[in-house]
Amino acid sequence: MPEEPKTERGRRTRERIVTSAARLIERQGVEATGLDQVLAEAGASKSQLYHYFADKQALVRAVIAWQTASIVDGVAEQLARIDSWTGLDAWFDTLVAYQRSMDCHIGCPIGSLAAELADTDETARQDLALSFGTWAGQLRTMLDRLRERGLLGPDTDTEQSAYAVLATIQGGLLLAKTTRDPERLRVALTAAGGYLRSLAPAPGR
Amino acid sequence: MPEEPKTERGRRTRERIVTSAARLIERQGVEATGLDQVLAEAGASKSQLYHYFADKQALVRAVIAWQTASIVDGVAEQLARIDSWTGLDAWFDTLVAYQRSMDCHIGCPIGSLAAELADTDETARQDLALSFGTWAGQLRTMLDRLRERGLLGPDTDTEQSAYAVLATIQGGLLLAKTTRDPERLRVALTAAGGYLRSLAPAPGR
DNA sequence: ACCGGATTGGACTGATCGGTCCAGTTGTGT
DNA sequence: ACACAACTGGACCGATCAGTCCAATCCGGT
Repeated sequence: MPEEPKTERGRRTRERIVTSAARLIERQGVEATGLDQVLAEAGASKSQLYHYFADKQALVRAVIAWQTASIVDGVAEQLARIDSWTGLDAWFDTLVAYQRSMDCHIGCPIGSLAAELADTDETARQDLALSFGTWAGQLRTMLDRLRERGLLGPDTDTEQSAYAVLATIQGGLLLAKTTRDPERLRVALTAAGGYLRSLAPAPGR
Repeated sequence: MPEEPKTERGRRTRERIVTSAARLIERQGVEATGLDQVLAEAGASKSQLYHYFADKQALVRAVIAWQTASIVDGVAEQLARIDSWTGLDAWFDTLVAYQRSMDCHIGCPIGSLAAELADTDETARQDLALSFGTWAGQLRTMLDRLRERGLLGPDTDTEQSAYAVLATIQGGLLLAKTTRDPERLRVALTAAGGYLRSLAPAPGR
């Protein structure tokens, strides 16, 4: 029953619904966001929604995919340029600056979705696990680059380090969002940077 | 209008409602948990709920207080015993083991509540910020002890380090819950431990 | 026994939820 | 111009939500 748009017009309608839902959900959460509210924001009607999505869960999955694409793509671009400690620190700074500019609202949309859905929507959980996986993968390729340049020890497990950094980012975002203090994120990221530097090659400096 | 129990019987009823709500909320989230569901689980009636709580938000605040007390108290007991790296590692191990025993469900109730409520319920956000604050404070006193014993450099900012460790714990729990893999938490905690060790006193060992 | 406040049961309400349905419009290929 | 599929508007439905209300019950003090 759920079909995907076959016209340019339909494609735009579908996208309007998804982006509206994404914007509302990242501010209110999935459960607190009503479909009528989404449709009002998107300027669409019930029949349009159910023309493209089987039910609310399908819309949520589309939102997850949209957020994953927009975030992971944006991060990938910045990670690709990092090949030094100062480059890494600069990226961390942009993350902190962005949160400060948002007054520490929202944090990471994927993290928020994961916290809300992991225990209640199994398919959403799998999607989100995949999102984290690709994000960690991109961090890993960046760490591999640092290792090649001799900034990390040759026996460094970049896969594990990538997940450790990702965890610290997510936790820092959560603390910043809860305390409304971007400093909490900055401290967490500084620690992540310090940890990575402690993996430098020679034990004797 | 909202009154607190003046009888032993009332006190037990109130507590039954709070604990039932806490158990349901940590599994489903606040928005997805209906009051009728809470009352069914607690074996209580509507009038009993509204006899002790002004509205749902008041109940949620009570749940936050209850979770804060039970978690922070439990953690404090274990943190008080840590005075070495092996002690710290042992605590980390118990965290990982507990998550594994729960099949990585729930994670940290306070973290989940924070993720859901920080942007929608201002008073709840402040309560949760306070919870994180006291938790971080306990971590800080433990780090102070390590610093006194000479395991951390004398110029270590234990306050900041405490928040960094807390962030890593929260992020690790989120990743573990999302991927259903306790290894994600273990990796994060190992990194946190590595970071702290990198703050050891003398640069030349 | 009895009084008064504390406590309890559960029917009820209006609003809102996700989801269904169908008649109408739009756009495109011929 | 015609046909047909794609798309759209919005009334409507049953379920469920938080919250209200009142009569009944419990129980310690006297």
